[in-house]
This record gives sequence, C-alpha cells and structure tokens, in this order.
Amino acid sequence: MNITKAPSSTPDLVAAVSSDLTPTERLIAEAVLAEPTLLAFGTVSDLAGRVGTSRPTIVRFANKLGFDGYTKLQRHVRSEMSHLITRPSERIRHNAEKMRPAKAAISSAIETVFSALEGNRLAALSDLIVKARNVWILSGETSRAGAHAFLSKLSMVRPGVRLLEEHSMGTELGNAGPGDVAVVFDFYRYRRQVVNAAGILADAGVEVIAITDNPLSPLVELTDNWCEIEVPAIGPFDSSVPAVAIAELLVSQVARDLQEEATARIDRIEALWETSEVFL
Amino acid sequence: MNITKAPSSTPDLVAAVSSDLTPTERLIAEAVLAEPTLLAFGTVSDLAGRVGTSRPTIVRFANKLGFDGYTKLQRHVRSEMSHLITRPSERIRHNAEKMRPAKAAISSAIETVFSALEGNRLAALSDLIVKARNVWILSGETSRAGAHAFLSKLSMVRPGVRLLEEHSMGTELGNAGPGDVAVVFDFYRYRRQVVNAAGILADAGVEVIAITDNPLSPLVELTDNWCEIEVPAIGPFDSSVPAVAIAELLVSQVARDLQEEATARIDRIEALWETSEVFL
DNA sequence: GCCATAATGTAACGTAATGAACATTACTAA
DNA sequence: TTAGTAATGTTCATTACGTTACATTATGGC
Repeated sequence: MNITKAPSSTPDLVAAVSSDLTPTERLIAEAVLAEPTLLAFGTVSDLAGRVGTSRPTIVRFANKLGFDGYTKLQRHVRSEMSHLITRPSERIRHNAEKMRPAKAAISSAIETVFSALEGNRLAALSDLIVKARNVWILSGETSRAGAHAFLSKLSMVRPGVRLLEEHSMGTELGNAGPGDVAVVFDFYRYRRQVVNAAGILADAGVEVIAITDNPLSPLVELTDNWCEIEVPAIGPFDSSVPAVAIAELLVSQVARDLQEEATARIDRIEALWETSEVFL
Repeated sequence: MNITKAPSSTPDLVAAVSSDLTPTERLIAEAVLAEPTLLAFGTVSDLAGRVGTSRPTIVRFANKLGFDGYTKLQRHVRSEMSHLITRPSERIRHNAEKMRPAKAAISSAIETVFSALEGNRLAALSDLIVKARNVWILSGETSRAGAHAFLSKLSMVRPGVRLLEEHSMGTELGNAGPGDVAVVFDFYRYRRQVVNAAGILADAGVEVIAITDNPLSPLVELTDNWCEIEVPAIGPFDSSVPAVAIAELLVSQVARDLQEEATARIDRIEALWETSEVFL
C-alpha cells in the first residue's frame, strides 16, 4: 500500500497528479519537465507565454499540484534547487562510485560496436541482408536479447526473417540454402548447438554473418563477414547491450537501403496497430 | 597576461571589482558570496534588508559589477545556476540538438539510465525485487528486449520470475497478489494492454516498478517506484538498448543483495549446462 | 439537439517590484 | 572650520506580477 508521502522533486510533483490533468495543464507539465528552470525563475506570464495559455491557467496548475498559488509552488521549487546547488557532490554523485565501473564498461563496449561497423563495414553487411532471400537468425544465451531485437525490427523492414530457436532448429535448417543469409550472434562460451547450426548453414551455401567477441571464435572460420564486439560483465552476467546495439544499427542501415519498400512495410504495420488500438 | 574576459561565476564577478568597493558594498559582496541563492532568487528589497542597507545601494552594486541594473545581474546569475543544475546528460542532449548521430544518441540514453538509478534508487528497487514473493515482468514492443534480458538473467538469480506475454496475460494475472512485485517496461505510444495489466496488478496489491520514458507516462500514476530513461531513435525504430541496460543493472544489484543464494543458484545452473555439454 | 459541466480565456485590481531623481550624511583636504 | 566630494538614504513614477471574479468556449450525457 502506498503511503502518500510528500513528493519533492519537480518530476515527482507532476507525476503525482499526472492522472487528472486537463490538456492545457499537461502542456504546462511537459514544459516545466523539459526546462526545470522555468518554474524556479520564471514568472506566471513567462510560463503562460511559453506554453501558449493564459496566466490563470498557470495558477490553477499550481493549485492542482497542491500549492496555494503559484508563489508557493515557486518557493518550494526554489528551495529544492537550493539544496541541489549547495550540495552538488553528495546529492548528485552519491552512488556514482559503485556504478562507475559498469558505466565505463558499457561505454567501452558501445565504442567497439561502432568501430566494428566503421568504414564500409556497415554498408557491406547491410547489402548482404538486403539482397538475401531469407534471413536466418541464430543466437546463444547472452546474445539472445540482441537476436530478438534484430528479429522484431528486421521483420518490420523486410520479409523472410526467421529466428532459429533451439527446439525447432532441426526441422527449419532444411529450408535454408544458397541466396540466404544467416546472422549468428554468439559470444564466449560458444554454444555447441549454435556453432554447429551455423556450420551446417555455411555448408549449405548460406552466407554467414557472425557477430562475436573474438577473432578466435569458432564462428570466424565460417565466414569473412564477421564483427568483433566487446561484451562487458554487468554484475555476474555478460551484458546483452552491445549485441542489441549492433543489431539495431544493422537494421537501421538496412532500412535506409530499402527506403521505399521498408517505409511501405512499416506504414502498413503501423496502420494495423492503429486500427486495432494497440496504443493508448 | 589576462585578457579582460567576461567573468562568469559569482565569486569571480565579485573578485574582479573587490578592490574598489565601498564599505557597504563590501557587506553586500560578503552576503551574496555566503548565500549564493540570494542573488538568484532574492529581490532588491530582500538583499537590502539582509545587508541592512537601502535598495539603491544594491542597484549601484550591480552597476559596479558591470551590469545595467539589478535585473541584468540577476539574469546572469540565474543563467549560471541553470548550467550548474542541468545534468551532463541533458547538456549532451541539447548540444546534439540538431541531428543526433546514433552514437551520441546511445551515449546520452545510457547516461539517463545511470542518472535514473542514482542515489539510493538502485538499492531501493533491488530491495523490492529481493523481498518479493513473485516477480512479474510486463513490457511493450520496444522494451521487449529489455524484458527478455531481465527475465533470463533474473531467473538465474532468484525463483518466481514470470514474463507476462500478451496471450497468457488473462490467465496469469489472477496468480498475482500482495507481496509480489511487477516490473513494467513501457515507453511512448504506451501499449493499452500493458498499462491495463499494470493497473490491474496495482489494484491487486502488487508493488509496481515502472521503467518508462516520461513522468507523464500512465505507468507513473500507479507507483512511486519509477525510473525515467531516454529512448533514442536508431534509424526508424526506437532503441531497446537503454531498456536492456537498466534491466542488467537491476539484476546485478539484486545479485549483489542476494549474494549467497544467487551464487548457489548460478552454480547449479552452470553445472547443469556443463554436464549437458551446452558449450564447446 | 440541448443542457449541464468542465475547461479556458479576458478584464480588472491591489501589491510589490525596479530604477532614477533628489536629499542627506560622512569624510577629507586646504 | 569649511568647502567639496563621495557614499548612502528617501521618495516617487512606472511597470509588471499574482490573483480573483466573470465571461466564453468546448465537451459529454441524455
């Protein structure tokens, strides 16, 4: 059960009442969230001008937030801001120490993703995917999130994309052949089943694209089209972040290359979603 | 040789003219240096009252600092203060305002992930997950990769983790109740089904943790435990990278908190994999 | 199609803001 | 001492701020 505690920060303040906000008040909320100094420094007229509404509406907004007039609201925000200013070190960087290694690790991994796609690399890989009859996706455990992202996004851009799950590998492998492309994600502690399947596909004349973490990876023997990216450890597990990142970059290039066809496809899917009221 | 550049910070400003200050003006200087918010928030009257002088003296002080009236001085101080309080991530966001290369977009988004977990935020969320009887995971489309990563990794750390898929939501929702926690990922173009399900869970007494992209998200109404992260666009699609990142950081903290239990679990699973020769 | 109600805008009022002109005090030098 | 100048205080005009009361427009139920 939620005890109704007094919210302090501006986002919390707004969030607490975000449910029953009138349209114009919602605009005000967005404005003050986007520009935190508006409330602290701005006058009622400033805010009204920015949002494109009248001054009383601003005052009513302050009332709805639980303050007796705009002045009270501003006083509160200013006092919050004072606390932030007087103690920047403690307040902002409290737990930063603990998380800094993770942050550095992720940033570095993201760097390797971009270097792996440097030059004409991204274009070359995208070209293979664009020209392929079918695209088969294989992945190990830590790369599964990347494979899923790749599947769901590439499927919106072109047809014939299939994710090979462990249980269905046997039956589906037979459908692959020359003219197809296999995108294989696998990282250290390479999965026997993934590597085997990739080998079978390569033998069957399928062009293999390997996303892996080491030039010595068994996947590299299968193809010239491979990317080496770094997989950092986040806590006890290997991170899927770089795999997802490279998957998304690949898809975005493919979408660029397919331009008309891709946009047409996306539009169709969007329309379907729209009519089936998937969104709020 | 010092080129006479415009001094920026308040102390610099005061120091630049500290040589020829009248006694009263010196008092003013001391006051504003001691309390930085005085200039930013206070009126001429406030300051005069605090220092024990008259209002014109304050105005003359502003003039001596090189400003055309107190208002101009205050405007300058406020803009300085704005720069101080805006986070680095936001600064990146504004700098790369025009067109955002994918790399900058991803970096900025990763920044927001860490900001969202600053202070005791990460610990608090982890605590909820550690103490929960069951953990239910819900997600929309662009956050699916994050949800999957969360599921697969959290499952290795503790039991009772379930991903609510769209088709099975109806039947599974009934099993949730007080003592449980729901981790909900959903971003703009919020999915009707996800929001509805989250609402049902909240009503059933389930503690909701919301990972979303806006304080005005419908998920925020349901809980005090929410994180705002940025979702950049990579090509035509929204990126799953930040969702995956925050999922992994959460799991890593949970694993830290569960220490022995978690390592025991992980060891068991590893052993299973080992004997079934999953790896090469 | 109409009425009740919520949402928003307009007008007006009292207060307090800044800055400038003017007055007074303190200090220094001849 | 006294004249002159710098420092400070007083008064006032103008502006703009926040707020309330009232009018108008949109919205939703019947």
